[in-house]
Amino acid sequence: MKKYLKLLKETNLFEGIDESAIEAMLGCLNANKSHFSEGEYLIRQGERIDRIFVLAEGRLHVQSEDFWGNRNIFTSISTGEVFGQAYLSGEAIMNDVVAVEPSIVISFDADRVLTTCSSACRFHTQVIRNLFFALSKNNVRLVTKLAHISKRTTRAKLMDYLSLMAKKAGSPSFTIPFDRQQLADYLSVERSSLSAELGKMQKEGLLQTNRSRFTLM
Amino acid sequence: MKKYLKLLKETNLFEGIDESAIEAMLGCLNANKSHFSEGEYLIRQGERIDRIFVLAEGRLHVQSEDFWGNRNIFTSISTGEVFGQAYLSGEAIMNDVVAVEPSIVISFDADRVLTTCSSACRFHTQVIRNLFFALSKNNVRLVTKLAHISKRTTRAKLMDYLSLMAKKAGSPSFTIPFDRQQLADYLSVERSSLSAELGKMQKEGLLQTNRSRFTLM
DNA sequence: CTCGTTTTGTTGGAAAAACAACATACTTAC
DNA sequence: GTAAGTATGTTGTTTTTCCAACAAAACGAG
Repeated sequence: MKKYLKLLKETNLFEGIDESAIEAMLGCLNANKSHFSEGEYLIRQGERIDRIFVLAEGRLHVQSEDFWGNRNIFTSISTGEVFGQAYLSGEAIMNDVVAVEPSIVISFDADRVLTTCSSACRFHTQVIRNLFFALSKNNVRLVTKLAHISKRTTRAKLMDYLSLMAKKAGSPSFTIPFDRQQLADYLSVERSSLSAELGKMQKEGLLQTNRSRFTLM
Repeated sequence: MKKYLKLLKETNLFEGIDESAIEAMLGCLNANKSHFSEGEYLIRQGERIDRIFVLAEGRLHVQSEDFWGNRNIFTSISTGEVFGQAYLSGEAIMNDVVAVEPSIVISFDADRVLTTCSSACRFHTQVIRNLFFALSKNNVRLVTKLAHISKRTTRAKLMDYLSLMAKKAGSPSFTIPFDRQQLADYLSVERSSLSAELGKMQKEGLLQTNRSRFTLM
């Protein structure tokens, strides 16, 4: 576990806390490390969770699939992000979490994280604060996605999403964490319509794209 | 403020804390009460907030309106719910919050709430915990809405939404917190299409509706 | 390199939603 | 009760998406 101190220090959960303090907390928080290979499921719809997870390496998708195989991708989680904290209110999780790259996940006992213990963990309060902000960010992200998919046309959704990605990247050129099918599932549109619309937009000179790489003009 | 102790005790933020303890905390948390009349805005897009709000009475809508007047209703907040906690990560709020009924709102200094103080507030930890769960619920609610509006057809969205409302009400008859236009703005569809679809569904015997009252069959 | 597989692009017809315009029902103030 | 204003329902047309099927390009294993 020591090996991962550096990674943990970079995560949102332990921001502002130095390695030695993290190490001291690991036991108290009942830390646990797991590896997942591409395509493997970390969490399945309907499960109840009592742990908080940090992605130390890799990439995950939070998604759900209905009876007919229609996939809905809620969000893509990248290294350093916290997840699972949104499902601690006792309700069953309604999504699957699946690794889309080989991933390393470190988890903690949620109760222990949320309860400030007597003495040992000086920085525990900071962890709770960080967790709170992570959850808050999560919320903002969901609202952002809601804004995207409540746009009426495929083009409007794309515009909204791509502008945001460009803004985030700080450059008109950027790479998205989705392939075409995944992007369609994220924006809740048909893959073929998405491809068609992207084709039109390229012809109109609005953007250029090759696979997951985009450049807005 | 004393007058509102009973109301506060019923809110999610102070769940499990008795009135005397709440009263003791009010000063520490820099509590503040405001009244809003129907149609009045509590918070406007772009503002930054450093307080946490509890709706003691009334009903609010969290919504945003674009340049052309297209309204998008994110959620409806009812008595006892906490709001504002999703925007403490420093980012500007991207919605308006507007009273749709005469409302009473009690607010607290966010920093004070999030920082356990020395001694006076024995139940402070519980408040933080409650806040966390409120935020977590908020998150679940957003994911639920995402699930609704990522359905492709107006009918599917309606089915999804109405089934949930029935389940929540524990009865096939229930009242929704929206009129037709608001429901359309919530589900991201056209009002006329919504009305038309509801008409069809009634003819097919799937449900009955009068204004905001619905009965599923 | 070659073959099989996966991803992406393209197209035309079917289905659905958006839009506009108007009819009807309900509410409110006077 | 009436008039004005608001909310809801209805209909026909236009626009967009969905769907299915196939073509082209990229990728991976041997």
